Amino acid sequence: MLFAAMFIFAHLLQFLKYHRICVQSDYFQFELKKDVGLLHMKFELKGKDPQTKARAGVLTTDHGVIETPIFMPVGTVASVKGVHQRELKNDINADVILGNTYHLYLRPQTKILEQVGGLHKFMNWDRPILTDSGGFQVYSLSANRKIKEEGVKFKSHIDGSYHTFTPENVMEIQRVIGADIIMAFDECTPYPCDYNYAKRSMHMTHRWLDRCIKHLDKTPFHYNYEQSFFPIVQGSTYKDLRLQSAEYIANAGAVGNAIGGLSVGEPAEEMYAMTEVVCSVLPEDKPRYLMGVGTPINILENIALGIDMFDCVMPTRNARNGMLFTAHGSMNIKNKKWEADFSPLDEMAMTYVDTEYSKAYLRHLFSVNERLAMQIATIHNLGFYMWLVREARKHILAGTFGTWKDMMVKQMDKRL
RNA sequence: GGGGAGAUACUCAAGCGGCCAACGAGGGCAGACUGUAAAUCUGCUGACUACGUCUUCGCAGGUUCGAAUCCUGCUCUCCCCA
Repeated sequence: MLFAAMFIFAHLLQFLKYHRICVQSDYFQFELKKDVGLLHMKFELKGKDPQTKARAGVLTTDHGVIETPIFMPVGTVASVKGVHQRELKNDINADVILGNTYHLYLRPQTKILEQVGGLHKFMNWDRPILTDSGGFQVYSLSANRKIKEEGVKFKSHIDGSYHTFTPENVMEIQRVIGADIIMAFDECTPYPCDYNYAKRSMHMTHRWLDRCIKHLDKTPFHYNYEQSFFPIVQGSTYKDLRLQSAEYIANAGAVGNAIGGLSVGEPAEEMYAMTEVVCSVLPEDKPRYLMGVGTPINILENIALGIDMFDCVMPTRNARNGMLFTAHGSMNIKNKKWEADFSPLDEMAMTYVDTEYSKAYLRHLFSVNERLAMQIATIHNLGFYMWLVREARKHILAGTFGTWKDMMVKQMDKRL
């Protein structure tokens, strides 16, 4: 009898967590902490597409579940630009968002995040968070940094002060930020990239990976939930390097694996060729995260190659610049052609903005430089990206992903 | 009534004898954006039978090889004094 009651209780707790029901009482919080071990970053494959290598899975973290394939909105500085957390949750229904180690380290600074008890509390986001390590800033701020074996010396773009990032301190900063998934410190190489440079850089990223892991083992969690660590495959656009790197990364035995150094200007075909090679090596039973990708078409093509997780600034940044993505192609809402088009933003109505506002109205808001324009466009684009990956998931589970993907790619490859 | 300042492309505004189809800003039109130094950046913005030609700088004359720029008159605007 007692055993049965305990059994039911345990399942009740799991149910509550699965459905993101927040339990406030101290008694329950204690129980939930005990529960953490059970739920710690489990990845379950739920289905595979028969025509492609697409998979559907469920990734479970202490802050809730992530249904894959997934798109993760980018919220670099503790904000997905232009949208409230409330909208992100209720309207867009994002499972997980990104933060950035480099930017958060500079502002609000690690000490503030430590004081408040981590990024989740600071920004009032109780679902999963993934933080990038600053490896992308090694690439994007190349004019302001120097790479050495020990680490990277950055000149702050804010006040010109100097800061050094090493695999060790980046792990510590990410512990304090407290994301559910933290990334290895790597070098994201540019495109095109000289073979010898790509090779040297890849080996350094591997050595940095070993240092990250070694240091993580010595660093405790700061808060009462677990953090999972993803290493990153590099190797630029060279198949042999990518293979070599994928093997090295797979050997690290992490809970999930990432592919970096792509979507930095190379043709889409090269990107696909690289993900295909890497996916052939990375373990099947672990999530694969393709960093920084991409366009709606890029996402579908990479899902077909076996990628589970994506992030990209495109839906948010392009929204702020007036570009809307739809299932029938993209449109520049600032164009004169929408001046008197009073039809809904998007007939497919993925979020409330699609039906509540017209194309002409949004164009007007952009032309008068209203902030609301960017907010509406961002909600639309993120809503569309979420719809896209959820729809992909449905088709994978139904076994119809391949044909649906081909149809969608054709349909979206247009300018409205 | 007297004195002064000024009128430049859609708007504001430089230019004050040839390097001016005319700086710059705004506006307009278009393009870019892929682990965010991005509410950012780039291009075009007199007309055309378009690597050239034509018509523009309030209006009408004039000086000059040459005028948005100098002179004369006119129209209009603004400021100050009465």
